[in-house]
Amino acid sequence: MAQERSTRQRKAIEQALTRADRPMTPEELLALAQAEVPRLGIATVYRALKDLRDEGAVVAVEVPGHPTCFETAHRGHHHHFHCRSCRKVYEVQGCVHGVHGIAPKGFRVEDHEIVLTGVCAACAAR
Amino acid sequence: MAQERSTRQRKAIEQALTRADRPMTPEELLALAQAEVPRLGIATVYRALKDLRDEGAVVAVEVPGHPTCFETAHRGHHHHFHCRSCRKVYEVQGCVHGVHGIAPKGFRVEDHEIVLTGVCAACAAR
DNA sequence: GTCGTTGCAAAGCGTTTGCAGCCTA
DNA sequence: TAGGCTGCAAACGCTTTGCAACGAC
Repeated sequence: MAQERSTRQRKAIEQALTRADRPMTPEELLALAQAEVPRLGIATVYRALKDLRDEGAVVAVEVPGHPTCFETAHRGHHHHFHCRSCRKVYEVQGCVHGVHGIAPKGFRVEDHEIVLTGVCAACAAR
Repeated sequence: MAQERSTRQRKAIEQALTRADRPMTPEELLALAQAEVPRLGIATVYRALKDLRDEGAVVAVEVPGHPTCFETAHRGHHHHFHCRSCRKVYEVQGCVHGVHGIAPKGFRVEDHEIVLTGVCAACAAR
C-alpha cells in the first residue's frame, strides 16, 4: 500500500505552512515553496495539501469570497478573522463558552468554527 | 440606470429561497424553481442571487467542503450547523456573548459567523 | 529496481459572461 | 418601444487527474 516519501517539494511546502503565522492559500504556498524548488507546480501543492489533510496534519479554512486557506492542525484551539480591506485571513486566539449549547435538540455537535469579519489592525491604522 | 424587473423566473427563485428553512445551493434552488419555470437555466439563478445579494436581500453561507449556500437576509441573527453525514447546512437560532472580544487589539470586528459541525438530528436517529 | 512523486497539460466543476431574442413596464 | 432579462453556450478560475519521466528507499 501507499508509503509517504519525503521529497524536496513536500518539505518545502510543509516548511512554508509551518512558518506562516496565518492560513495560506495554495498560491501563496506555491510562491513561498518555489524559493526552495523553482520548478514546483501548483498540482504538487494541491497533492501535498490533500495528503497532509488526510493525515490530519493540516486543516482547511474557508471564508466567503476568499480562496480556501490551509494551516497546520496542531496550533491549539483558535479561530479566524477575515479583513474585508486586505482580504487576508488571520488567526485569533481564544474562544467563547457555550458555543455548542446553541445547537437544536438532537443535533450532536463535534466541532465549531468562528469567523470574525471586519478590518485588521494594519488596515485600520491607515 | 438599471431597473429591477419582476419576472416569473425571479419570482420563482425568490419563492424557493423564502420557503426554504435552511440555506440552499444554487442547484437546489434551480430544481425548486424549475417546478414553476421548467426552462429556467442555472445562469439565471446565479444572476438573481447576485442581484439579491447586492440589494442585501440574501446572504451567502460558505462551509468547507460544501458548495456555497444562500438564504434570505431578514431571518434575524442566527448561525449554522453543517451535518457531516448528510452534508446539509441547517439554521441555528441563538448566539453567544463575548464573541467579538476574542479579536486581537486594534482589530475592528463588524460581524461574526459561527458554524457548528457534527451530526444532525435526522442522521443521529439512524 | 520498484513504485510513489513530480511537472505538465488536459479535464472537471462551480460560477460568470457574451449574445441574440424575449418580455416587462 | 426601450432596455432589462432570459437561455444557451463559451469562458473563467480554482482544483483535480492522466501520463511519462523522475527519484527516494
